[in-house]
Amino acid sequence: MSEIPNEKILTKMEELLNVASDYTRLKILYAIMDEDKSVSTIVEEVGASQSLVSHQLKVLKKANLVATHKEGTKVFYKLADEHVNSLLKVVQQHAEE
Amino acid sequence: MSEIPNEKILTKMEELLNVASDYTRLKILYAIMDEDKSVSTIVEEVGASQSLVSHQLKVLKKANLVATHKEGTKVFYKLADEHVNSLLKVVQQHAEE
DNA sequence: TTGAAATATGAACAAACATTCATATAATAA
DNA sequence: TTATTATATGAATGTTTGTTCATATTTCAA
Repeated sequence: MSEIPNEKILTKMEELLNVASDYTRLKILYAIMDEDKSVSTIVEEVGASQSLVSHQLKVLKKANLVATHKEGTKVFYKLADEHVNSLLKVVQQHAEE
Repeated sequence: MSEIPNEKILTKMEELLNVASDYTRLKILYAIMDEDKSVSTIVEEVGASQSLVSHQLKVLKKANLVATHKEGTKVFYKLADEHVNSLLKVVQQHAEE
């Protein structure tokens, strides 16, 4: 019997799904899935403007989907944990059928 | 090496995530997770207005997350397939930590 | 210190969306 | 038929949000 989760959990789920449910952000997440990358590299691979990528990285960071570290003037982003991976895999599987 | 999926797949992923990323719709999905239920029952359990539930059911239906059948004046909704279940489980797990 | 490269930020705007209210449609019973 | 129950729909609205443009901040080299 799976009951409806409480409000706190549901809100957290809503937030996670919301953050993941954007074309640009999905591309970003895939770009840094295997290795962390600098913003400029992400911009290249995703093919969006520097400003947009930066804005969306901020959204992803605030929601704790990504983590960062600095090297000189560059900032590297990586996936925060394995849950993000699992989520993307499940969704991709669904989309591929 | 997980590459960025092609545009078609990404768009499908975006759609699925978008549809799932709403508080009311999440509640509805959980309400019908174990057994199909009529709209009126869903309205009760979810605690939203009849109109809102109906509107959101339409969104879920259009995105093929739910399926329906009629019995007299009642319309019963159920989850369309197992992917929806898996998605909710992965997201819930993430939210519970 | 000047300049360049990398990243972040704020304002502005159009588009998308969740919700409400009122009403329509469908099915059944009396 | 009329009345009632169940569900769907359309318009209206306030809010959120993705994107762009211009500009600010940071870091380091020359």
